[in-house]
Amino acid sequence: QKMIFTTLPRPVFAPPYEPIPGNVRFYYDGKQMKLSPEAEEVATFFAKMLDHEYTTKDIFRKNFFKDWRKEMTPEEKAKITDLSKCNFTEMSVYFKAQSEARKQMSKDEKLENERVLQEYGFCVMDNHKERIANFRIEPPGLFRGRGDHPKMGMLKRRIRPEDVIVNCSKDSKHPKPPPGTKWKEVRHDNKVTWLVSWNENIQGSIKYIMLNPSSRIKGEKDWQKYETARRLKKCVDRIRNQYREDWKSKEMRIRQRAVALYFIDKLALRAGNEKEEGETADTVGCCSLRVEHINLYPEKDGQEFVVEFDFLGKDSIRYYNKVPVEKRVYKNVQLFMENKQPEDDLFDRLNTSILNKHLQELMDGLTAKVFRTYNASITLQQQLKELTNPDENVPAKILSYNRANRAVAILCNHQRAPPKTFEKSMQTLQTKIDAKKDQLSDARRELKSAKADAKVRRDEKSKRAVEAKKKAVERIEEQLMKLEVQATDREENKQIALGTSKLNYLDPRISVAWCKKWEIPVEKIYNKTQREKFAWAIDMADDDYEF
DNA sequence: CGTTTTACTTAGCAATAAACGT
DNA sequence: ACGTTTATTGCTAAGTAAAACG
Repeated sequence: QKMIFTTLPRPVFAPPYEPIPGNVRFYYDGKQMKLSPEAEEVATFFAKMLDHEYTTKDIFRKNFFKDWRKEMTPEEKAKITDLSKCNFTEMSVYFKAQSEARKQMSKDEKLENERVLQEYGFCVMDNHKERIANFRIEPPGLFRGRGDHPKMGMLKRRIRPEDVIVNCSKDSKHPKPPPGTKWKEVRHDNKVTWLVSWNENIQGSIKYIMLNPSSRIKGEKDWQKYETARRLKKCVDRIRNQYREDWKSKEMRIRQRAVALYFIDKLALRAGNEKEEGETADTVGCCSLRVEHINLYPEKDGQEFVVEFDFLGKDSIRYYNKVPVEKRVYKNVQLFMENKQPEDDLFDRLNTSILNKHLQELMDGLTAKVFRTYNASITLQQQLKELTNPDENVPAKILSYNRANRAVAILCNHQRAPPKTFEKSMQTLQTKIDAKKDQLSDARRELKSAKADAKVRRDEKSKRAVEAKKKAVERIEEQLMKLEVQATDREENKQIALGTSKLNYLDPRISVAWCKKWEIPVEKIYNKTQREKFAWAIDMADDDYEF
């Protein structure tokens, strides 16, 4: 079905551990101590993170210490019994110096990186040379879970060739394992797209090496995704009418299904699969919402029937929203919450599997996540129509584009931590704007006097001078406008990440068509990587493309 | 059929590269 | 040319959903 012929390079393994020099010491309880290489390596993982907040967290320290002790010799184990008595600062200083040094002599390293990329970064699939996304096998280190993860700090083990499964066609010559080693398995499964896999020891999940988003196989999949969303567009009215009817159903499971679907559609919530308790951070999506995540207000801030959501979603990003809903939805949620404890499931008769089976019956290929894609893309299209002003210049139009993009990011709750340097960078930008304003008033004054001069002299030379000054004023006005637009854009973007929606939710043909329609170079919207990923769309869409 | 496993997409942050101002 | 700021790329965790299993 998928792979026909593949020439696959060997995955790049993490470099072997290099012991630190003897003058970089570790202290336990104030006394210097030479660690065995195994224990030392794990210690360096911790030392490298010393500046990070992780190392102050109890769970992180506890998990790290437990796993570290496993790597110690019996003597070390007997001696090192308290993490707070460990002093890693010399190691930490050493690694900081190392990375500083690496920055300096990066000329050769850049060349070396390029060589590694050329040798290991590409494979041939279906006679096309394709870029591999992650051709380096993940190095050992300490697990950094997001949010309140019970496993943070655990030791992520080193992956050896014996852990690795290689997948390629039978007739292709598979890559040789490094000398003196063996692969775990060489597989020929052309029903899947991964090239290499291994088992990870923290969650027990499988990790894969796959192709870059620019590859044919990923591009086609991406295109299909948006085609499914466009098919939803054609029947979404029918589906909405259907779930509104189902709010009145006699059956609880149908009412729950209908209300959940309404939230997924209206608020672009994720499906919310069940998760194993205690294995991951406690986060939820729509189907896994609990009573404690919801508050109901018959009336709030002048609106009736308000549902307040407050929960941690994917990556432990908080979702907080107050939404006025139809009375019928409100009454249903009230019903679902009756006689329940805060930690009980809101939708106790529903899960993602039940919901998706229902959706499959409503439309071929329909699942909960299609609503997110559909609503994101249709919102972009609408917003672009609304916000683009034909009379404005290119930077202003791009601001409008970013605003449309931002509306989607807000809908999808794509947040980011405000950049550490945000306030400062806003300030420098403001300084620039002020300087530009001064420059502009100077230029205007000069223009005025040039005009006066020309009026008196009435010669060609002074006329040309007026023209030149006029040009200068216009140029500065444009520069000022650009800066002001930039400031607005940045301010509005403080806590919002545009990248995720741009890359994963917005049909790129909408953006390409918009660029063509308003004669905006597509490079203003998509950088090089993005243009490679969306090559199919840039190729395909005309200025009149409708999602 | 419920549970587990597998395969793939989506996600934010960190590291690195490029652009910018001096 | 250099140091600083901003944009891009890399990394890998954390989701969704379907297949496989018992």
